[in-house]
Amino acid sequence: MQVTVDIVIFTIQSGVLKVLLVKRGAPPFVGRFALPGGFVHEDEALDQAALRELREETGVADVYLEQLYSFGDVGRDPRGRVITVAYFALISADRPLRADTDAAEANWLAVGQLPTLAFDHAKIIDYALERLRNKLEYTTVGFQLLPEKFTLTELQEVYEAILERKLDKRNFRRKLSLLRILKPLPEYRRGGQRPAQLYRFAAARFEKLRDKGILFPF
Amino acid sequence: MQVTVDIVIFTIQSGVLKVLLVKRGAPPFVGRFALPGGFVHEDEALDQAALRELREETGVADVYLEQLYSFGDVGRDPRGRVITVAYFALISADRPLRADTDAAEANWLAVGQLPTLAFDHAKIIDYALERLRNKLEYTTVGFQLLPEKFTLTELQEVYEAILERKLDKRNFRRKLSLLRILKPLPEYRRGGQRPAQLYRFAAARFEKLRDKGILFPF
DNA sequence: TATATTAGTGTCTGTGAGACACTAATGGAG
DNA sequence: CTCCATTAGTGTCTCACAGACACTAATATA
Repeated sequence: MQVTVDIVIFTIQSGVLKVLLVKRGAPPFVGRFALPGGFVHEDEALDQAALRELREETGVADVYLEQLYSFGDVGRDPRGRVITVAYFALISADRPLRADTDAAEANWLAVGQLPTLAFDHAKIIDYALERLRNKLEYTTVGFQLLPEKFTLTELQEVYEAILERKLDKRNFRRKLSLLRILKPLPEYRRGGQRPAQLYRFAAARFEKLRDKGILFPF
Repeated sequence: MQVTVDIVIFTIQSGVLKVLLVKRGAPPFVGRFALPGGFVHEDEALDQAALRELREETGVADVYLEQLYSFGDVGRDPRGRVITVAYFALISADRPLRADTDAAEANWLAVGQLPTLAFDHAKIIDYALERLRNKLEYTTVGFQLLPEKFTLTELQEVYEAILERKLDKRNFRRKLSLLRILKPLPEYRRGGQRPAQLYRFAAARFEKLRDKGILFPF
């Protein structure tokens, strides 16, 4: 029996939630898009395999990565019995992908308009999306999709892109303010109209809140 | 690479949360308790393997079963590389286990007082317990641990056993009443002091609420 | 029949969610 | 330079739900 890891890597580009897919160059499903992934080596843990694949396919390390679910239906891979452990990852849009051989075939596709995918990867992405939406409502994963410094409007746009609904600006900001997990910076983003204050995520504060059982309510 | 399924089966006996464990008769870890489980066959899906093992070890089918997490550290099985897909299951205390060869070695142990377990099974149980506590707060899994007919006090005891804290009787009942997911039966449980009304879970009503995004708040 | 035990019920208070509209600061067009 | 368009930023009210809290009702048993 063979075991693979597949990684659903999300990012947000100009307000649209996108997922990283690679075009297959070998059978089965030649020419179809598939999730980045590969076989788990004999001497590496599942998490390590996922991190390795992520590095190989995108050139990035140090991203948010968590195990999603394992898919093991009998006919899911025409080559034989392959069980896959799916992971999901979030990376911020400001991090460029490495442009080497692997990444050359990698593309960001909007989750709302995916073509027919290889294997059962459409199902895996659906599952990842559901998990992402749930996590957004009680954790701080949203910050993983933004660069270190961001404006409140940018953060709100991340939430709106993923949840697919508009949020009220004042309520959004009030809740954030009560949580006290953002640190305002003495810098502003200029170039639009009125300059917007930049913030960064104060992870330490969040840890304290989480230890007390206070989560992230959106 | 070999793939197994392991199942964390919970039940509640006299107000104590217990987990089903089997005493190992063969190396490695002879004599230690381990989770019921076994290898995934070439021609069966992961879920089917979990259901089969559950049936083989307990004789029960038709229970709440969901995939938990996959554990694949390199050294977790001294015999070689074995990845396990863990499941967790809930069965009601009124269902007797089948007393055949497999089940002969099966024991219900209180989760609070477990001995040293085989493999990484202590970690798996910890993870299952955490999932169970979380699920209890936004789903109806609690009913799975009770027989079809139950009293409100019995239901509250299930919650208290799992969450390890006392709940307020009036608040507990008020919340349940607002959810309207319990159907009172024209029957009473006698034998204690004042007879207690019996209820059953009205699953259909719950489905409607869940579709509207209303979850189970405890 | 008196007592112990478990079942069953209502109110008040605080907190947080959601609906809602205007002022402030800047860039660009004229 | 002034006006206008655009985006940033701010406070209040109402409603629903969570949690704290104490007594009465029905039965079994001594």
